[in-house]
Amino acid sequence: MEHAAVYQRLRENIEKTISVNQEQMELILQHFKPQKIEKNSITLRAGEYNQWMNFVDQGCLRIFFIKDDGQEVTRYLAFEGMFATGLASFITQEPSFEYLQAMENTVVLQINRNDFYYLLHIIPAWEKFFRDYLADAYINNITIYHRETTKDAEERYRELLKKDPIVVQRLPNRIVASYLNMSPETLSRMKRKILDLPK
Amino acid sequence: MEHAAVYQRLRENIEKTISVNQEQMELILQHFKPQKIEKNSITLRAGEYNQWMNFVDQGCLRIFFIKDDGQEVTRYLAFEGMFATGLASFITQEPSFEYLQAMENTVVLQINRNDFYYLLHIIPAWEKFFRDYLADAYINNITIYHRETTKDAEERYRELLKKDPIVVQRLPNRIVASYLNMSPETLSRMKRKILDLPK
DNA sequence: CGAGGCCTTGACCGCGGTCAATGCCCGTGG
DNA sequence: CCACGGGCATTGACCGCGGTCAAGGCCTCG
Repeated sequence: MEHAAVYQRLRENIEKTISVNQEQMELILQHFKPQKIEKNSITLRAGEYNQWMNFVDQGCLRIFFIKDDGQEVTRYLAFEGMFATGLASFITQEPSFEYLQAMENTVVLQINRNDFYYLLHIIPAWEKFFRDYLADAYINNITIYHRETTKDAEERYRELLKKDPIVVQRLPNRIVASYLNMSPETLSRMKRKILDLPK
Repeated sequence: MEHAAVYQRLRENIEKTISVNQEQMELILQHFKPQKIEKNSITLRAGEYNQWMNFVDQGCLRIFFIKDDGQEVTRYLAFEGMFATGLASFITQEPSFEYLQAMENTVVLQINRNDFYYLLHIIPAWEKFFRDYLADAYINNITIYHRETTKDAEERYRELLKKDPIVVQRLPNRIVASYLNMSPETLSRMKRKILDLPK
């Protein structure tokens, strides 16, 4: 089961970060279960207690929250080979303020929170794995915060085109806009501006 | 040395998060050295490689970054009993984009990055300590991000008054403003507005 | 072929930033 | 003890980025 092709990507991801022997790897992998998530369906809603960590094998997940006026803000996009979860609720076990949605027909490997924390106790390297995961999540977050507060709409779009073109290629404009924290209208104007002055 | 009064607060902070025996506690504490930081002096600048984790025993440290136009944005304020460091650079060992400055005459306990990571190897509980620290830092960050993108200037100030009045009490307005990510003029207007309509 | 969703474009507007003037507080030196 | 100066807070006038609203066009899919 854990030798199936669907585990290959996850195995590589783990080996990239920590060293574990064959036995430990099997122990880790056997707690991850494959799961299909249909395009547009939502697997975590604000107010729910998040119990799952997801690893994207195929497809794309997005994490977003909703403002009082109903507007969505996309905080994270996970493509093949990336983890995704409503991390704050996963850690604190308080109700989530974030949503998790599949942007395409998606295949994930899911591990339950209890199993995840159980692994922390019995596999020391897994503690390091989580530590590195948290460190990445922190840095990702502060980078976004830094960008939001220092760059204007045009600069944020240019930066995305350069550093993360896959986002623009695979997702509709309205999602890209919410990821850049601007309205679809503004994104549309930025695109036009950049085509006119390719810089 | 490690029994000195200056270590008491740090000892309590550690014991709140993890269980360690006497020996391990001594081992941890002996890597923290007391240090005075004069009011307004800066101990970490953008571009430098951050080598230190600080624990505030007395006083106040702030972490901020500087926008292209020269404006400061305060990202974190650490009072007595809190840790503070330019965490991104501490983790990645790339040049910091953040500054660290004492807002008052401050006494900290400093641990060198190498010693900190050494402790991770030899004291398993220290790995959990760091994991919890990262988790808190992450949650703090995402909370700020969420607030910045969902609340307007007035709401942010009201929330600070309710949840963190110490910031308003101990720090000058221009710092409070930069912490709330607004100009001093706007903060001044919000204060007036709230005094007129105490809500 | 019709309907609905999305993107684009234009007109308008409001929050909050910028700039400048004024006042206040406080430390320092004559 | 008072005069002066510098830093900070406040206030008013102005403005610009980006959001809102509405209309129009295009694509897809049933």
